[in-house]
Amino acid sequence: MSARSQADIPDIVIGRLPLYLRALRRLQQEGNSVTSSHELGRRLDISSAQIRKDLSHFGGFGKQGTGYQIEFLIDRLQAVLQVNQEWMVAVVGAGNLGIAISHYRGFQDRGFRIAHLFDNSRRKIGQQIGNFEVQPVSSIREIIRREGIKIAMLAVPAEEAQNVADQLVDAGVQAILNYAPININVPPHVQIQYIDPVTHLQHMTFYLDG
Amino acid sequence: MSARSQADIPDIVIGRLPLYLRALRRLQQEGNSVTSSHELGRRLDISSAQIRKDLSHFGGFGKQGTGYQIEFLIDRLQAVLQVNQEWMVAVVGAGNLGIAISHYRGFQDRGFRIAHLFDNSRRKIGQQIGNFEVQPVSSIREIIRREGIKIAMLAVPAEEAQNVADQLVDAGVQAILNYAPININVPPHVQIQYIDPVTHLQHMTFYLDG
DNA sequence: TTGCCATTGTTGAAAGTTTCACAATCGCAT
DNA sequence: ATGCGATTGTGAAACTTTCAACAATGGCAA
Repeated sequence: MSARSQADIPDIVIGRLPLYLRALRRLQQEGNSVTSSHELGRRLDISSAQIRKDLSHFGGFGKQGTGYQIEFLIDRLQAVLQVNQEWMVAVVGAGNLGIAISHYRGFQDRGFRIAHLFDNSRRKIGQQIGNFEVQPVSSIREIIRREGIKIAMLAVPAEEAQNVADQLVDAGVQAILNYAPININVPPHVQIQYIDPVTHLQHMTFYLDG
Repeated sequence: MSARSQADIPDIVIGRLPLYLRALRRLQQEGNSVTSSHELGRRLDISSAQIRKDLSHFGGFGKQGTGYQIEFLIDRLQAVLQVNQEWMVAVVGAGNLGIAISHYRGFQDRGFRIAHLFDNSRRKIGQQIGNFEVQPVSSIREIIRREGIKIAMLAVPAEEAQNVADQLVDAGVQAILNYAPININVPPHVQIQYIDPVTHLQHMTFYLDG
C-alpha cells in the first residue's frame, strides 16, 4: 500500500474498519450505547480476538469488564479513516449505473457527497439527473482541479475505463472506485478498488452443488 | 468456507479465479491466443508465481516455454467455477439500484441471467422494467422453488435485508449477493457476499492526505 | 471492602499465504 | 541435431494473519 501507511497498520486491518463502523452505527441506531468485541464479532462473523487486536492498533478504546462506548468508538474510527469530514466525489458515466449511484442516499453521513456527474454522450450532456446536470467528460480536468476533488467513481464501459481513469489521475484524483469489469493501471500514489458483481457471483458458484 | 470445498482449495485462491477469467477474456478479445503468468500478472498486479501456484491447484494448464492457451484456460476456469452454464438469478428490490442491475448487460456470457425482479411496493408491482414485470415479494417462495433458482441479488433497504434474505433462504436460494449496507446472517450452507461502495471508499480515504 | 463476573489488551503459537528459486522442458533458430 | 531463451510447476523459506489463552482491571453486589 502507498503513502500514509500510518504506523504500518496492515491493509487488511484497515479494510475491516469500515465494517466495524457500519455495525457500530447500526447498534447505535438500535438504541445501544455500549457493546463488546463478542457482540460485534457475532454480528460480523469475525472472531472477538480479531476485533480486539484490530482496534488495539489505534489505542485502547475499551474498558475491561464493560466493553466499548459505541459513540466514542465511532468517533475514533471515523477519525482514523478520515471520514469525519465530507469528501466530494465525482461520478463518471451517466448510464443506468451512474444514475443509480447519483441517486443513492447511502453516501450521506458516511463521509461522501456526490458533487458531479460526467458523461460524454451528446444525448446525456446537459440533462438533469437528480440534483446534477450531466457535464461533458472533457470538462473533468478543469472542474476536478478547481474544486480539489480527490475521489471518483467510474461507471463507464470497460473500453473507456482506462482512458477516463488516466484523465482523472491527471486531474488530481487520488482514489478511484471502478465499476467497469476490467483491471486498470494507475500510478502507485493512486488508490484503486473494484466493484464487479459478476466476480462475486462466480466466486460463490464454485461452492454451489449442481 | 462451506460445502464443496473441492480438494481443499483455499477460498482466497477461488476468489482470484474470476479475476483471471476476466483478464483472459479481455486478452482473447484483443486477439491473443496465448499468454503467460507474467503477462497476466502485469495486468492484474499479481505476482506471476502466485498465478502459477493458483492455477496449479487445478492441474497443469500451461506449457513450459510457451505459456497458456487462452481458450483452453478459459474453458477450464469456467468449468472449475461452474460458470460454463447459465445460472438464473433473482433480483429483489426495484429501486434505482435494482433497476440498474436488471438492465446491466454485463451478466451475459459470464454465467448469469436475471430471471425475476421482485419488490413489495404497491407502486412498483406489475410495472414493466426492462424485460421484467415487477413481482411481489410475497411470490418469491413459490417462484424460486418452482424454477429452482439458487442465486439472488439483494437491493432492498437495510431494514428489510435480513427479512428478505430469510425468505430467500427458505425458498431454497444458496447464494446471496447483498447490496444493502448491513451484515446479514445466513445458515452455513448459504454463500453470502457483500457490495457496499461506501466501505470501499472509506478504505481508500485512510490513505489519502488531507 | 471483598469477591466475582465480564471484558479488554497482548503475547506467543498456529495456521495460512506469498514469494523465491530452480529443475524440467518446450519451441525455435541455426 | 544441438543449443538457447522462455516459461511452467513446485518444494521450501519467508512472511502475514488469525487464534487461543490469560493477566489485568472495571463494576457490581453482598
